[in-house]
Amino acid sequence: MATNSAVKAAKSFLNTTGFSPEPTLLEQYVKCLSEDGLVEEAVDVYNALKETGISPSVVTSNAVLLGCLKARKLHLFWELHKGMMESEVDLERIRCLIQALCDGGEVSEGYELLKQGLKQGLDPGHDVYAKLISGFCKIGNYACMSEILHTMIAWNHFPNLYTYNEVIKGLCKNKKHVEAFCIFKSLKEKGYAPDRVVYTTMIHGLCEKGWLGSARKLWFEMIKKGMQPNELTYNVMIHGHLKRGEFVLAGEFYSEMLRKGYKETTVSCNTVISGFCSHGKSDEAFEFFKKMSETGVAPDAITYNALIQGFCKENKVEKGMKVYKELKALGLKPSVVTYAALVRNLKMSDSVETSLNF
DNA sequence: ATAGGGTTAG
Repeated sequence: MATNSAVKAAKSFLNTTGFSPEPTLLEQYVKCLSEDGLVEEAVDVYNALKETGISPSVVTSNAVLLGCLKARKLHLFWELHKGMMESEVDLERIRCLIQALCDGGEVSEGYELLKQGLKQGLDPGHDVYAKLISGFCKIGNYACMSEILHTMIAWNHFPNLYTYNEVIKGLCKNKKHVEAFCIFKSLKEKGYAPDRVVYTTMIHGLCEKGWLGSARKLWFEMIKKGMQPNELTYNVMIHGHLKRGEFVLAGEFYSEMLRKGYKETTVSCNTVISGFCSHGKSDEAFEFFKKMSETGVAPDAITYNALIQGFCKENKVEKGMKVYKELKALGLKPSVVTYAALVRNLKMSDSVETSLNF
């Protein structure tokens, strides 16, 4: 591969001398330009080549396509590809096309192409499968995600931890906690070593489901393996316990977090405040909220929305309105749910005259 | 592609 400076030298040489090299050399040049990220110029030379009646090799065409992908120029990619329709589709072309489809959000089309290629024995390799899997994770298509996971293993490509983390996260998001936990457990049997991120993802999933016992088991397991929970792991655990009304345990995790040197953040405070509010403890939430200003942790829209909703749920309209005014004064916005809760509360109370003052 | 994990609400 040419260095960038070599490409520049070649470019200026061609421009200043008007020298027209052999087509094969020009193809080489196109390849270098593409690999160096000079995609627009690569495309120009590529098109110039075609205009002189020469059809560039598959290798050259693929190199330009890959260049467009790496430079995230999808328009250029598809425009070029239109002009390549008659040329042969090889493995590299399939790899490029699937990646372009994934980047453009057309994961299902990418998957179709994968299946077509595999029928002909064209296996695009680990990274392409991984890209399809994360694409399907993003759109919440559990079935396809799982299919591809099995396919890639069948083709002897073993997903890395990153991919497994996405799979576990995707499964949890799609309420497939049992499957997610199975995959997590099978990881260890297969010889993978889940790291702190994967542990945190799984603990989060278990907490969401309310399976605190399993969550705690993993918590101690990761510590035993020498991994220290960080502020994210702590927050996941605190949130999980608060959600289930386990205030004492949540408090223990919270103070341990501080003892370990993790500072309180807006997020950790929001977790506590929303935890109190969802269990009819809005006054305790408010006490906690007041302490935030003392410790210098800035509240945000989430803090205020949680508090207002908490007060509304307990029909404490006056308190809710007070917090609402504070939110407005800070230039923050109430969420639709918060606003609806306030309106409902105001209608129920006698203070119908109290304006929400938009 | 040596990347990736958390908080409101329903």
